[in-house]
Amino acid sequence: MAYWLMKSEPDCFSIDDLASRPAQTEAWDGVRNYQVRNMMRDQMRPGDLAFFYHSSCPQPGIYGEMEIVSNAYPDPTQFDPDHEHHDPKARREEPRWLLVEVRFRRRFDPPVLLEVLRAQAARLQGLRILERGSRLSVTPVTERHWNLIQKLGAGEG
DNA sequence: GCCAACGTTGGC
DNA sequence: GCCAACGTTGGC
Repeated sequence: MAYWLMKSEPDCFSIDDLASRPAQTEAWDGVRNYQVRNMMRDQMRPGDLAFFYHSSCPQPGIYGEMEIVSNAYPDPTQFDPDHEHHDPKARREEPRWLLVEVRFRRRFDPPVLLEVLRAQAARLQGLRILERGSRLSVTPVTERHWNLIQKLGAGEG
C-alpha cells in the first residue's frame, strides 16, 4: 500500500465537498499533467491512502485523509467541449487523461497547515510539498512522513 | 532536438 | 497582484 498527497483548491473542491458527496466518494478529475497521470496509472492502487491538501487559499495545508477506491481510468471531462478541462486533442480511442476515485476517511481538526509542515522541515526532509518549486498536484508520501503527519494532526507534534 | 516564448501553479 | 519555478508548445 502506498501513501499520497493530493492538492485541490477548496474554492473548486474541498474536503467538505468530498465528505458531503453520496457515499463520500468522488472522481478526482481534471489532472492535466503527464507525471501525475503516469503516477496514477502505474503506481496508485485501490486501498492506498492520501492526504487532502488545500492549495491557493488563505490557510494552505492538509485538511484530512481519503482512500483511493479505483484504479485509473479515462477522465470523461477531457471529451466534453463545454467542460473547463476539455482537451481538444484527446480522442476516445486514445484517451490522454486519467482519473481515480477517492473516498473520504476523516478530517484533521485542526488541519496540519503548511506552516506547521515547514516548522517540521528537518523531520520531513524529502516531502515533496516542501521542496522548492514543487507544483505537482499529486505526490508520493513515505510511510515515515505519513505517520509523522498523522501525529501532527493529532496534536502530538 | 533545441530553446525561447508562453501559460500555469501556488505561496506570499 | 507579484513573481519564481516549472511544464508545454511550436518554429526552426
